[in-house]
Amino acid sequence: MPSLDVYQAIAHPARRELLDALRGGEQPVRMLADRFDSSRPATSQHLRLLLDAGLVSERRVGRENLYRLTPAPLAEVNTWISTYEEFWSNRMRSLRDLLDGEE
Amino acid sequence: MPSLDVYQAIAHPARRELLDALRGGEQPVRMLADRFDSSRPATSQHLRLLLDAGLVSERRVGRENLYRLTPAPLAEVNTWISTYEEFWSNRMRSLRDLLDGEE
DNA sequence: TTGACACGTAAGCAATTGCTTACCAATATG
DNA sequence: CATATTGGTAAGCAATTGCTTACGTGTCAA
Repeated sequence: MPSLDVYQAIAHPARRELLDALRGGEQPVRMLADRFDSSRPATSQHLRLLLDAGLVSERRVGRENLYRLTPAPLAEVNTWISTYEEFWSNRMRSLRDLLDGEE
Repeated sequence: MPSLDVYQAIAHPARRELLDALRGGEQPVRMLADRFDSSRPATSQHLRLLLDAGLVSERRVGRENLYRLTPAPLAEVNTWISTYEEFWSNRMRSLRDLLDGEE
């Protein structure tokens, strides 16, 4: 459903920080921009990308636009990464190296 | 230690596919390029990025350059994503919505 | 030694990214 | 009402990305 790739969305550090900030609850653009002393348009554009990726939702309240975390799409990344879990376990890596016959 | 951001490295679908392919064991560039019918230089450049991110290692054998999966840096992504796990659980999301007072 | 193969990498180039400045609409405040 | 606040978004522009073509190096095979 999201029109933008999740991997692309979380590739930029600023967008990961935005997601982290939204864990404290929904916040207006102004507050987010001030927190990272980033400009408002830049913040707004990052939020637009996150919206396209389905990672946040927006809710208009008066003249403020409140953004809220909707991290469900992160599950896809989690699923993909999980398939590598066996690889970064030390015991599995040692075994694998042994089977591959590398010193 | 890696000179390139892991999030950046996995942002491109071709690079994720390369990692997936390397789960079957180390492989030379040619074989990887043929599998995705991508050009050899393009593949080589993607592998270079993965190398910079510490996600693969290379080993010269004769005239072939064998690339091997070293997915340890993925653990960083996994750690970050894990902190959102509570959010995409249905029960947690329902509770959170209730506490936030949304419909 | 000669030719083919495997690979890295530079150069060139179109497309994308990410910022800024500037402008507009909508809402709150006096 | 007039003015300030909040925010989206277009336009412009430098930097980056991702491909291709072209070239050089090292290795195997005849």
